[in-house]
Amino acid sequence: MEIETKPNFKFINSMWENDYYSIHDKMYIATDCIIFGFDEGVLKLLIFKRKVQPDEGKFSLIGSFVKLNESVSSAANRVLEETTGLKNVFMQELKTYNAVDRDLGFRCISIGQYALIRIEDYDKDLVEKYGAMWYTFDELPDLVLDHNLMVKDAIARLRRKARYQPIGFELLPEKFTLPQLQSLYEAIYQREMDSRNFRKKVLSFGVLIKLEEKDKTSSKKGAFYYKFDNKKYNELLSKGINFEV
Amino acid sequence: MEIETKPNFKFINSMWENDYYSIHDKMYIATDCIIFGFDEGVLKLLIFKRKVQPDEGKFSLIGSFVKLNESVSSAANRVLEETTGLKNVFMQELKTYNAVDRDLGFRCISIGQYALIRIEDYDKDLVEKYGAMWYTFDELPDLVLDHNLMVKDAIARLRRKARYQPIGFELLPEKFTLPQLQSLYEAIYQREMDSRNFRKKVLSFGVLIKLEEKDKTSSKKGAFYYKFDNKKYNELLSKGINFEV
DNA sequence: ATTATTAACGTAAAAAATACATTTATTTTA
DNA sequence: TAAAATAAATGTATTTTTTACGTTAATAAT
Repeated sequence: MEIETKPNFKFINSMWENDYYSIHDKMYIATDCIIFGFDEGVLKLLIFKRKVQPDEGKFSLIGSFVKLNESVSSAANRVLEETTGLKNVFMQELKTYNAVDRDLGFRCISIGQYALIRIEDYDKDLVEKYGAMWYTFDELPDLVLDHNLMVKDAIARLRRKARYQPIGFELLPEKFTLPQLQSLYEAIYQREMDSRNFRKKVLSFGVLIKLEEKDKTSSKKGAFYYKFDNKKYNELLSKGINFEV
Repeated sequence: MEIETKPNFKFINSMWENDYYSIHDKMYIATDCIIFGFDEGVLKLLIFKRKVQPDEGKFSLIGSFVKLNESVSSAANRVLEETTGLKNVFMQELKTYNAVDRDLGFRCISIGQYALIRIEDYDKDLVEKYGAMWYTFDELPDLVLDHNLMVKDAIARLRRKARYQPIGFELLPEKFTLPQLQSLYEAIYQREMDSRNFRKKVLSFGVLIKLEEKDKTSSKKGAFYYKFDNKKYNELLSKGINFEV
């Protein structure tokens, strides 16, 4: 380990393990996760408060260095599991953050990845242990380094992506209702939608399966549950069909 | 330099200079350029024939290791200038290629970037000196490593991107005619378009400035030149307007 | 049985996309 | 110098998609 050659970066000692092979005295490769969650009609972001120097007490995205023997997405999935208990989360590469001076004194390229979490699923204990928490998207505190920019880029990507891929389903439980789906899209796009037009559109894709069961938690009448027909979706995708909502 | 620690990769000696700081015995960061050009109605790709082992004689994208003191896009621009003589080419990050075993025996993450070149502009001598050449997109030879995948990803991105950003203008000369612009889009989308509808649409964005001058190289009547109104475009972009053609 | 609450649904109007054929400017050739 | 050849420029009618908008239905709570 070349840690000794960088006395002003002792802080990362605590984060390092001997098998973080990407840590050397030249260039560092990391990944940061922009983790969105959707809960009670609002879009949230998973961030944590740094417990070590520098920037102790400041808020940060959850990230990790990339090990020599893992892919970038493995690294992100690893840290995500450590933080939330969730495995195999849907995750997409956002872009690299590679400005020469983006980190404090050493060269580090970070590959941003955004993830969409079903908030109900995550392991509360693990999240608390790690010091991570869900923040309402509109009320985010300031983040370290270029993490604010990452969040800005990620929400822009999410909005665009949601227009041609049914990405939003990843944010909802396996079974979801149309009102839930609509409120998710409203949260992503930050605007209200007409329920009749929304239903018409979303059902017209033919990738939703209506279930017998109803969700009665939010109304007396109850709303039918739907689930996503992955097989049908992949068929349509391969034919080049657009899923713009 | 840690080259000696990797005796089986002496081949890269010839490509290395002392200031390629990203070359160490742990993880390597590179960038590869997927360079599209448009010429005489066909989409082309700039590739070169490797002159060194391994894979000598095979075709490859143009790429470089990323230096410690340069951004990824600087690295790509540097190698692009070395190869084509062009500076400040419009370039966009595609995605990272980071599979653990993607390179031959050592760990190398490559950041794919795609560029759009006005073929008329490039320095023919430089391109020839370097061994690079333009290949018609539909007739590409097999490329080394995962470069075929990069090309596949890049054309898909180009097609999608062209739908909501006037990216295509980057592929044309400063002054271009509407028939040229249409034929460019036809090449990107691989389908014919109706000229009346195309003109209607493209002019409706209000980002094209009609010039007095005509291009008479392809017809007796001649076609008016247009140029792209960058200022107007940026205004509209900030208002969130879509440029789908 | 009444009230309260949210889910489910259809149609008419406006806007956008598509399909389609003729005239125009200019050069070349007879 | 008139005729022919060539690609550029243009408008309208039809279809499709998007938008706007109000009423009835199912159930739980009172």
